[in-house]
Amino acid sequence: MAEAGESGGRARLVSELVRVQDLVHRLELQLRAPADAASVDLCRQLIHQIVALTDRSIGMARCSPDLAAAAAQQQQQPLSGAPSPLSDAGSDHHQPFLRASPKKRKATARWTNQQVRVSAAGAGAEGPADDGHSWRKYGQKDILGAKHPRAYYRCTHRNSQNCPATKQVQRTDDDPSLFDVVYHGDHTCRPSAAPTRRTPHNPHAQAALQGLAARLTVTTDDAIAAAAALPPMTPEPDSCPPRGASSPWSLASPVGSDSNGCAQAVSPCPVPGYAAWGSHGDLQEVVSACAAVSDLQGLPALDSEFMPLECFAFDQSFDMGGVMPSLFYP
DNA sequence: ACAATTTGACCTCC
DNA sequence: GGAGGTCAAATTGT
Repeated sequence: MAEAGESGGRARLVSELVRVQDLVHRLELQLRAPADAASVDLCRQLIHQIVALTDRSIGMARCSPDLAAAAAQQQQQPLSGAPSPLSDAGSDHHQPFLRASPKKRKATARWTNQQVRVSAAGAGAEGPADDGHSWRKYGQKDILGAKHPRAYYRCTHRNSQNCPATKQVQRTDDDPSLFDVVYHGDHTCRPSAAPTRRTPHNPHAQAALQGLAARLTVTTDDAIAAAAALPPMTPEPDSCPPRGASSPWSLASPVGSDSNGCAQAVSPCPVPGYAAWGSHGDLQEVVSACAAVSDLQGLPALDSEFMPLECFAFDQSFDMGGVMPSLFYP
């Protein structure tokens, strides 16, 4: 049923890109707020994180050997055949309600389908922003060593459409405004109602941010291509597109839903387009867009004052297995 | 009335 | 036995 097997590397890549998108969302919200010193600082921090995460994502896309392997496997086998630490739980997770005995735990806590870290900005303090799917909370647990409980959600359409998707949401210890969200399973549902979207008050800022978001869109159809070329997106009200179609996430929905409609081929490394980022092409646009919005909002120009692109460069000898950002300052 | 959330209990794995 | 995941009755919200 499920056709979206996730390799660990690919999941990490998508996770990173989703985080980038979420940071953009937070930046959007900051830019819509009255400008003060604190918000400017926060914007700077967000941009810094965006750059770092983008770099890391590109590095992952460029080098991760299991991405290429996963791509090849996904062409040939269903999820249950995908070798990964999650595979044992993965197959089980896709039929969570067909088990013989009730209250049976499906697997240990080792699996991870897609983990993203999202902010609560714009969604209140109770949880991260709408991710385009409807969820029903079915449990909450205090987790050992964690300051905040973990909430368990399943797709609202689980019963009606046998949708096996679930997610876990937990507020991070270090930053209560951030949530770690772990998605399990694929959405097989087709929600009829579109989630509500917020609209920026400033149309110019909206346009600029949409342009920025477009370059940060993550689609699980081709995560590598997204990382390399960051194709434009068209916000789609229908949050659960047909399989095989890309699933662009709107600016107001920074949380990537999951591996819904996931992917087929990924490009082999090295990724075309990486050089363009390394040459400041798209990165320049990201920062320029931020600066443009800053101007519209009366904020200082961020690119020149805070982080001139000349200060950044992509480490061409990026360590593939590394998880640390590879930004360096020549 | 129906749907969503809360919460304690139960279950499995380590 | 503890920790984490899920169930389901009770409660709350619309």
